[in-house]
Amino acid sequence: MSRFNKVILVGRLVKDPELRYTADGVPVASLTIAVNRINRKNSTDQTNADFFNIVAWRSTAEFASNFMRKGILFLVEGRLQNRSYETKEGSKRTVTEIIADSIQLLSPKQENAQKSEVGEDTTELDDFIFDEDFSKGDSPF
Amino acid sequence: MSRFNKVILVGRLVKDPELRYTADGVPVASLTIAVNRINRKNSTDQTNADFFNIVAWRSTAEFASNFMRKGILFLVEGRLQNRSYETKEGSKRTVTEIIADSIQLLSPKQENAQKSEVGEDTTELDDFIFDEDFSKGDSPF
Amino acid sequence: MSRFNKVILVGRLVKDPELRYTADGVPVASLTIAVNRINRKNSTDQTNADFFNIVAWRSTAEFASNFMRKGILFLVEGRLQNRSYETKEGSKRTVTEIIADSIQLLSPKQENAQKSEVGEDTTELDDFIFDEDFSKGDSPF
Amino acid sequence: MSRFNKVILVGRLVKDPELRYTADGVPVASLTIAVNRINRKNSTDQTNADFFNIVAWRSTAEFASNFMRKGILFLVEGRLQNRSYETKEGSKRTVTEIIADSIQLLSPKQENAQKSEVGEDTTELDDFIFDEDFSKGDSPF
DNA sequence: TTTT
DNA sequence: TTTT
Repeated sequence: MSRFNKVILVGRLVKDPELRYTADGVPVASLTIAVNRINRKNSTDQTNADFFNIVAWRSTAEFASNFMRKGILFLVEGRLQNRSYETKEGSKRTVTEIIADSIQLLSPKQENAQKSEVGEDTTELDDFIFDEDFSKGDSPF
Repeated sequence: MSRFNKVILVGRLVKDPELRYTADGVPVASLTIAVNRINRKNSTDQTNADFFNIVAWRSTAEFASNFMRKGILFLVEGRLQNRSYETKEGSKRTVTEIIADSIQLLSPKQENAQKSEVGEDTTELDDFIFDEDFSKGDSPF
Repeated sequence: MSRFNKVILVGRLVKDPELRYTADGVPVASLTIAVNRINRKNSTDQTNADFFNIVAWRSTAEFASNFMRKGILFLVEGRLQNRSYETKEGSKRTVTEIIADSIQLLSPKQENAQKSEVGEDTTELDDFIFDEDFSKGDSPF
Repeated sequence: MSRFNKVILVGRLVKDPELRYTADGVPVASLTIAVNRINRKNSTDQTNADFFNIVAWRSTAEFASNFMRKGILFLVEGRLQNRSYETKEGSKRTVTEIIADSIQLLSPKQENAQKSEVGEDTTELDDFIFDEDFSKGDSPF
């Protein structure tokens, strides 16, 4: 049953985060990240970027909704997961998503602030990595 | 144009690798990895594992074809990439794949050997990490 | 204040873990991992392996103490940290350690069990990744 | 002989890179990265940041020397390695370093440019990830 | 469907 | 001080 599942991406947010709540009131946000491809020599594939779906839960979702806006540069760490769903026509599809464990903003503070529409004070914004568990591996010393 | 795209997975090979060649004679292998999920408390999702497609090129493809068999435990490091294709019915689909940069076998030697059908000498097998570029960051000291 | 600090190592445990407790009763374990080097061509450095110190806290420390024995193969994920101390002679030294966030056993079950001196039932042993926070990024679906 | 050795850090360059050449003329650069610590609750350790040594070889060394200046934000991917040396007093010491495989600049272009003393044209600067092997895992499609 |  |  060994497993290890780690994804780390740096890219830009394609559109503002979408925040919803589950029936139980748990916040969940959907993000799309654009990760530019390296122009590998010999490659005829001219694809510029890959777009991946990110799902953030709870405090990470709320952080994303409050502080992330279209265009900002960020790093996401999480795990890969497949989700199955049915189309309106009734056929089954599977999509691969990144379940976010932590998100870190990489755009300079001003850029984050100015992208924000609701005027939050972001002074201390990137003094945080948004990770639901700050106490992991915590030291009592 | 900042980007960073890293995936690291540990899991088991779902079926023997499939080796093909491009029109130019470049070896390319398709692998499927099963990565067990952590049973997260509060989760009603009983999905046991996620299955991801891995694409390996050149020497990594040949290594996979020669030394990897259904069931072995391995670690893959690579990057996430989307690939678009058309179904027989003419509709467009996108699939997310892992492009392998390096693969490392984690099953004990005997297990790798015994899974192998063609009797290769695998004595030195897991003395190698299969990475197309061994000289990266190489030290002359 | 941007930062990201991630270390992922696979190697063997050099000696049995050492478990201690802080004055507050918090469990802390010291581990040493041997990570074999790749034999890079052109390199005259014949160093075989690097040895790194790992510090595990709380449940990760207890897991290490209960289930890890000299020689087993494992994966550790954590962060790099420097620690300063004074030698008996009064000079200051700094050592770089890995603070473990999670540990995963990669040796086959029998090998883990047989290395164990106290006969724990390890049937379900590697069905766990030892991570202090299983609920991170948890899904209510 | 299984091993996997991966370090990924995001932080700021503490001082301008130092470029030297080996007797064989191989470029090697020394960098110091400051990675801010997360302020973990319950922790009485008020250390603000960790400082790690990075060693870059060949084209990565030249890239660092040409384009990186004190203060810029960057991501480094590499591996951990110990190096032994003798002090002037003749005692043996070991230091843990990061051997860089690739470096990516995260500061906005203007900031990189303005930090640069020699006026390089950095227009296309962060369109590159500096990795000695761009062809790894390359696709012929 | 896409970001700089 | 070192593991397979």
